[in-house]
Amino acid sequence: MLDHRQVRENPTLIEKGLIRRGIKVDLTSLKLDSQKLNQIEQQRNQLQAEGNEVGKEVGKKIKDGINPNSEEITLLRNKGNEIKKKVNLLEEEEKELAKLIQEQILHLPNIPDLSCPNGNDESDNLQIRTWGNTLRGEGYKEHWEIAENLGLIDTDRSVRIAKSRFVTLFNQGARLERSLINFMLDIHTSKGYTEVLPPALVNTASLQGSGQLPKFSDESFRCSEDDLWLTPTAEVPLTSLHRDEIIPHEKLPIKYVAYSPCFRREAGSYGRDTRGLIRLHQFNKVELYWFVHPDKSKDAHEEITSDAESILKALELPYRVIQLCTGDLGFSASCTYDLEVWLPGANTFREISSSSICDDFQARRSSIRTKSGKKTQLVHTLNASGLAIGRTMAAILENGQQPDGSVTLPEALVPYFGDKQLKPAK
RNA sequence: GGAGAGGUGGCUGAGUGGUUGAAAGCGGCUCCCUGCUAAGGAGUUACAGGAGGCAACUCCUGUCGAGGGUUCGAAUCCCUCCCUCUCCGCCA
Repeated sequence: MLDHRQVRENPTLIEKGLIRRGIKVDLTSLKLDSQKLNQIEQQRNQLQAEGNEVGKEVGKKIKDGINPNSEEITLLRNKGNEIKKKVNLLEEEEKELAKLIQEQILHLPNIPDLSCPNGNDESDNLQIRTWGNTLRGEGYKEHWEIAENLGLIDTDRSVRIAKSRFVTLFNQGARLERSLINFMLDIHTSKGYTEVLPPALVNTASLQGSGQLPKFSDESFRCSEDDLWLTPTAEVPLTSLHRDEIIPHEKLPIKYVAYSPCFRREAGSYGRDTRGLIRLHQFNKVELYWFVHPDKSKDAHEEITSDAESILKALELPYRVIQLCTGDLGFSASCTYDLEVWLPGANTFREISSSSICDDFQARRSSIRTKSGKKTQLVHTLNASGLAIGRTMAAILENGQQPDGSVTLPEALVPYFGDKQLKPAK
């Protein structure tokens, strides 16, 4: 959420920032509303002060022995009543206006960072660096084919259980998924991350706090009976872990790593990535999340990104780092690096992690602050996948595939998986 | 699901209509004192919004789970909702 004071005092700055995202808004009316709200607030404040004086006076007089039914008291009571009427009217107006303003501000995305390259869509994204040798050539199979041949997944039966875009893992597939989760959690916790296993269902306030609501309600599954939602990413519960808190500055930075299942409706993606493990309604993910002092968030972004990269390196998976342009940036982010893993079967790079800095955008929505001395200020938040498990498995299958149909696993994973390769079940 | 209890400041916990944003204790911070010392004393210690100085401050308003109501005046009375705890039932 953007600062409504900034909307009031410097709307052009916001307008310019949003134009970089390709969003053209005129904040003039919002600014006027905000000023009006400010004015009403002041009027109401003044009236309330008067009313409080009357109340005190009555109390004092009655205490001093003046008859509560005397004319003197009655006059004061009438005065108080009049003030109250006025206050009520103002309050009504104020509430409506505040709601109107809030609704509009909640729909505005974060302002892109100055370092974020301008652009319209993903074709304008910048490649920052690459790592590893990208296997290229004929004859590489796509991961779903490898997985089906090895008996790791069964798509048809998953449709029977749920619907399309769900997957069921079997045997070595299920085991591989499990070992990847453990592997990633171990690496991150060894670097000082605190492991968290959050609820998979979250309330509306949590979703709004991290920026998924109100704008993207189509993207999440909802349990309407209970007003709860299935988490689209652990970023949501992790943000809300400290919602409405003031974190002492000496406790920052706070670094969390969480495994969670993630649920996304994938509305509007019909026909894309229909096979395999790339785009599912339910997938597993290990997520990194930082709360940092606002002065330190820039460095933190590089660090959290490299923490995510370290998994790819450990798994010997070639990848590249892309900086998203302004037009491709997510709602809450001001700057994002995507890590894209190489898939030789698909002959393409695929996003496997997204590493974003949100500045104080989520912190303001969630009211997460830090205090040093008398100064209270909003913290900055960062998140990065570390990594998406399903896509990691796809990358391992495609990069480790052998001519005989088996898959050689990365060495670092062997202690977790318990075997060096995947072979067809007999 | 049934029955009951309760939600007050960082914590414990008073407070049932009138300068109570809130006693007391603990904790935190600041200063002082000091051979009865793993002690003593004094002070201070919520958040938000707004006005002014536009900096260290001063003032106003709101906030005792949330929202509404009664009243000149509510933490205190009434209504609705949310949440927590205990017991029973069910259950991994």
